[in-house]
Amino acid sequence: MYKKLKNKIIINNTKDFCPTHIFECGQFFRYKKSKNVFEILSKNYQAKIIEQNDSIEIKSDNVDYFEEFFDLNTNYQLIKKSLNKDAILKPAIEFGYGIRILKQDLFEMIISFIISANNNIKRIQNSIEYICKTYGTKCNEFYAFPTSSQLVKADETSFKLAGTGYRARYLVDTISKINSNEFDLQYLNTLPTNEARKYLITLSGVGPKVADCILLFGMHRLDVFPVDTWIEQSYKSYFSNDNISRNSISKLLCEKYKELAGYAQQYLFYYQRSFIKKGTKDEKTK
DNA sequence: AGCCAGGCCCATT
DNA sequence: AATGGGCATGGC
Repeated sequence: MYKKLKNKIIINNTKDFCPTHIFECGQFFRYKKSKNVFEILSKNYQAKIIEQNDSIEIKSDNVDYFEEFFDLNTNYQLIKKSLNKDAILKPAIEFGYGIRILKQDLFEMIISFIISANNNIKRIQNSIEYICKTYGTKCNEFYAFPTSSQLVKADETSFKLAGTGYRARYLVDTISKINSNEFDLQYLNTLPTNEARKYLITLSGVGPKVADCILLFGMHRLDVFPVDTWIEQSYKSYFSNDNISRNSISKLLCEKYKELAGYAQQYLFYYQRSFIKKGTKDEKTK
């Protein structure tokens, strides 16, 4: 459980909330870590997450936003208990026990995950930070994520300066569609997951995987299973099936994990990526 | 130095 | 519907 005060939230149950797991499992890009403090930015809000001995403090002027952002009223014990029955997920959950799926801003997720395609996380973070500093509203010590009307002023050259490479023209096209309301975010929110997925894919730079990330992180639709290179590697290492497509993997695992698919995917992604980072690919046994 | 990254677009089949 | 080549550019 947690305690909500005027300018901070105190979390005592640290086995369902680990800042490192939450921010480094690939769902979130705007954070900086120093010692035991994460400084995080979402939309036009800021918070500092402070790890103490047996508790965690979320300091912010907008505690209501971050209470929702961290999805503090969802019981992760139940989710993990259910997913732990799966032999493949068990070690992944043990490793990333403190992961939570954040409730992030939809427009911010669309832009961020268009940038993410065939890219690495460091470079994605740098591009997003540049875009915020160049086009976002300055709020004291930080820059907000720009709105669509702020970003519509950026052209292809500007996005290349941000380091987004060939995705620059996708961004220009998609931002224009959203800002003109030719693509309707409100309507998107009313659609069931499969319909919303199809609609998202009509956006330039949005394919099946990016759409799934937008659904999962920007719309909190948990019945999706984004398959990227890491998940593909993971799947093939377990099932040694080299000729299966990413779409088929996604379909299969959605059917397997159903309404918990999004959670399952995050545990697996974080687990798989941890091996490569340490260069201990072969440590994983079966 | 050279391969790879939270894949997508587009042309073929 | 499924497959494959091309793609910008920084990280490691």
